[in-house]
Amino acid sequence: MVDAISMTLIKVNESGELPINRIPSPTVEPPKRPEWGDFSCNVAMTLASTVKQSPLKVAQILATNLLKQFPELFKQVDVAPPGFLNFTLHPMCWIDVLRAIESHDSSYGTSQIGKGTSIILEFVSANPTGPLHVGHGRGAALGQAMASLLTASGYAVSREFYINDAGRQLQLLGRSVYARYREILGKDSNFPEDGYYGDYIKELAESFVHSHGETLLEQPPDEAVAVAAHAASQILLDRIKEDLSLFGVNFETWFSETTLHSKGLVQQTLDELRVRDLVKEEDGALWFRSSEFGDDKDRVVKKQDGSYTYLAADMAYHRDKLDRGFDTLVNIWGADHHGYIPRMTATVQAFGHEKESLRVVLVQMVSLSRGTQKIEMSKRAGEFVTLREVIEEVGSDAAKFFFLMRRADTHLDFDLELAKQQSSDNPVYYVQYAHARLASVFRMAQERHVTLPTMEDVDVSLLLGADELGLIKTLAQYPFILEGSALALEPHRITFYLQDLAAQLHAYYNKHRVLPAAENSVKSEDRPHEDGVPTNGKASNVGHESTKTQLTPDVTAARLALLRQVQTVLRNGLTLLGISSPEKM
RNA sequence: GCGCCUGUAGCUCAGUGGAUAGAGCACUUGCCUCCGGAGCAAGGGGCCACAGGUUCAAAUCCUGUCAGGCGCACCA
Repeated sequence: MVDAISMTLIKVNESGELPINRIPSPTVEPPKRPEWGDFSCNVAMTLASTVKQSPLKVAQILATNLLKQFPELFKQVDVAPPGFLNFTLHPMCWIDVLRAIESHDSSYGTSQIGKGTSIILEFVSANPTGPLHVGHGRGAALGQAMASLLTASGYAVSREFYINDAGRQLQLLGRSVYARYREILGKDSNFPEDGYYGDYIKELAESFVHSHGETLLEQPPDEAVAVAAHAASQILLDRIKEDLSLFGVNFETWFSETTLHSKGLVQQTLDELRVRDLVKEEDGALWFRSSEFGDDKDRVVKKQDGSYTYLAADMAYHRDKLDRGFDTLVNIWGADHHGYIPRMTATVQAFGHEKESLRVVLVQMVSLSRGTQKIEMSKRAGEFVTLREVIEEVGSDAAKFFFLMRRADTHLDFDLELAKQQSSDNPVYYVQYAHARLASVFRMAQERHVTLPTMEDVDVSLLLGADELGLIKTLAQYPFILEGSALALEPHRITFYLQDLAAQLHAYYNKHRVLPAAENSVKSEDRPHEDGVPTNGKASNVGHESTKTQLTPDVTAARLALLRQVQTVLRNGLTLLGISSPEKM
């Protein structure tokens, strides 16, 4: 297609019809309206000024040449103002799409645009100081979908969870649990002002009473806090792992911040920066010269008291990821961390990598509601809805779909009522229903002793109607949707596509019969089954082809073959998002 | 004060240089003797926040203004 245009451009240049100094690489895309054709191209408009002719004229010259040169490909090449070239392919060309889906099956849509580039995808990375909440769920669903998407597009993806198991938050966890522990044992607690208030802290404290009795009271408070912190974070991390696995989200590696310190990697990182002359001493602290790479100001990495900042550890972590040989680091972060991006970008550059080797996807807040009722959340008071609660209420499939329905960087309103509803109002059910409905048709076909045909068995000329071709063209888009969303790191495009495809399928199915009626229900019938309900007078389509087709066994077979490919694409898309494709609902 | 994100139908949002700006919900009206009605069809509804600029072409890119959200630690 693109080649055909390029070749034609070269030809008209050589023949002198259009003197083009530089041959542009044309872009081709599906036009906004189907009646304009199958593809459109804007190259004539971009050329108009260089060849000093009107875009319409340029388009006209190209159109006649293209049609002359590639009669087997193009049925029609039109010119539309202000200078679009609109191509209509021979309908038979589209049948190949169905054959491709059938032969590639579950791998239809995959590509090699990633060329094996290795990516480490870090996401969730919640502190092991409490249960995962809905916000983490969004990050988890997004990360998992992105990993599948990138893998399907030819990247080598590794998923990693960074465990913040060193530092102040963990200490605070220990102090909170220890305070509750003392409370249970009737001692004065002095619960930390900014501590964790959730009920789970009390449960953890109770379990310590069971396991340790009063022994922690005998230890110096600092030690007791450390013991509590360590044990509590282990338990909480295990719960995080359980929740994620319940949600169908997995990681290749769980990277512990503590190991950075114990292996001395933080100091090594600072030493290397010193060699590169990218740190400075000032006011008794050590600063990273991040402003040399576009950050607003330099950042402290080692405090006056000699301890490292969180940034220092994070720099060591990112250096480690680069040292492990990954080409690209992708981080999924909560949007409240956006101020951190320049620092991390500077870090990557400080170690000699392109700034593009770090890509950060920001995820905005999720606000929950039931119908019009907003659910208030306050993390500080320990009042928040956990991921587990959401999964238990609406199910993993619905939760994932809702998390993936919006662009990551916009706020998400998650209506629990809607997610539970089993109706077309609920987009998850709508898409899954399309899959289940097809499964049911195939079951019914077999009950009626109609064997499921493959493309080879079928008279493909019966699939050239406008509705069939429309469906096929949507199926043909799928690989491009995957490619686009992989490059942009935007899985939400797939949820939109699936809703489109499902809608088109439902419409088709409603309008066209596939299976003949069951034998016992035809008894008094002598009129043949007709297809295409002439809904009202307006359905008078543009003429030529009749809306009514006799439902012969051949037609049934052809339509079944088409629907099987639709089902495959629905399933592939859902699978990619980590959502199940039910046979029955 | 500085920075980042967002501003599109009544609501929730797609659409990042192309032609007449789309979908779902809500609202109105129709469609099952029949393969899953958990569905379909039709209708109304828009100064794409505002103002300039770049371009053959702007919701989309640039500048400014306004509004909302979030950041701006020798916290993590």
